[in-house]
Amino acid sequence: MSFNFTLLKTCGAARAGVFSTPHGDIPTPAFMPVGTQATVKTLSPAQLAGTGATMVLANTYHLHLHPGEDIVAQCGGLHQFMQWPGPLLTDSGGYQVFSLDQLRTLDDDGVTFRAPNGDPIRFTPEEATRIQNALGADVIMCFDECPPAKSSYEAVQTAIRRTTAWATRCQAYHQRSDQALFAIVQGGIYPDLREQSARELIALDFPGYAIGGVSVGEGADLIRQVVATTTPFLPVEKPRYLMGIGTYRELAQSVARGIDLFDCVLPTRLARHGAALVNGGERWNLKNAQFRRDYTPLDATCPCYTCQTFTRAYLCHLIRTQEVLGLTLLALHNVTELVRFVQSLRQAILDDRLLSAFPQYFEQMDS
RNA sequence: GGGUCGGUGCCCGAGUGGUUAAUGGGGGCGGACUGUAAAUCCGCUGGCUCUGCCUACGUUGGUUCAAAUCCAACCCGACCCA
Repeated sequence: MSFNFTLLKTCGAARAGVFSTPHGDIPTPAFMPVGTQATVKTLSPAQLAGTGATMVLANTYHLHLHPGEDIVAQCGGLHQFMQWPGPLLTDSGGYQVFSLDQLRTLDDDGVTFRAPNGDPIRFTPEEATRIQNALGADVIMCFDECPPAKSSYEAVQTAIRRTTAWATRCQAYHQRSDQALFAIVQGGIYPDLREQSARELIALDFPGYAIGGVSVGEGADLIRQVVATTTPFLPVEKPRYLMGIGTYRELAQSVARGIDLFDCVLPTRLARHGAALVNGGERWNLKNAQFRRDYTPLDATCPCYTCQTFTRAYLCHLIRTQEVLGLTLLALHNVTELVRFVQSLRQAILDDRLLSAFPQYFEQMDS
């Protein structure tokens, strides 16, 4: 078997483990940078590896549009295509059901998106699975319906009904044993629907489970609540992936609830917008005048190339003059920062001191 | 010396008699960003004793109830002719 998930240590509900894939092992909990278009924006694979990232996420919908899965397959698959030798995961396009809600129509059989050039793009569970099989990531995701945070109970009921039906179809269509197909629990902010969705998907016996439908506009309190009410239903022996989450507090609290994998665009997007993640959660806009004559490193304790080499004044200059290197250097730092943060949470679990090591993130957490 | 066009807020540049402290850009200052249609998006950007007042569209004077906008002279710039 190409996939294996081994738990090394638990600390309350939190777990430290190793998720093994055909392209390498992922010490968990782990943070996955997002490389939607088969690139973590502004970072070369070598730079990405330098951040300590093990697994990287790419997107089925975007790669289907450009360059098309056939071209990726012709290049020998996604790993070869983007020259990332480590583990890869493709998201199914389910999030685009949410993010492109003005540009798609939804029915029980699937979704029709309108591409930027106007073309209709039809995604069904079978099509999303076929594309992901062709792309060849180690972990692929079921095509799900991701409803917005403000959805009514009835709308979320429909979404979990479709998500379960679609997961069944993805599972039936999926053929490659060297790819693990994960299911995605939906249910919005309604605990009973989260439980129902989890139970239905667990009955289908997937090798891993994701919590989807968070970070869709609901706010930190509800994210915490959704994670708290969903994780107890997920199988202990399988990896759990909280999709789209990447703030320090949410990462720490979710790890404490037993989440193993995370992804988030935040570190790379903030970097491209000129902001650095520092001090365990602060966001600094490096364009601000206060950094113009700041000759200290961004974070003297950070081992990344950016912090080891350059001053804040230089980063400020690059951002102000819109030099592309500025984006790269901030992305390098931000990704390193979040990868290392989750690594430090893992180490705390191994040391059996998760809550005491990071008290600042757990003060508002109910049991 | 003659002629033509032009001089607008930090910069560029609209506006050619009346909701004009004056459209847009840029720059400046700040904010947002959570499975990426995001190197994007959103504010603010003359002064003050601030529900109002003052100062502003080269300068000065004039016409008018009302002028950045019309008239005159002057100053400055670009180009053309001598």
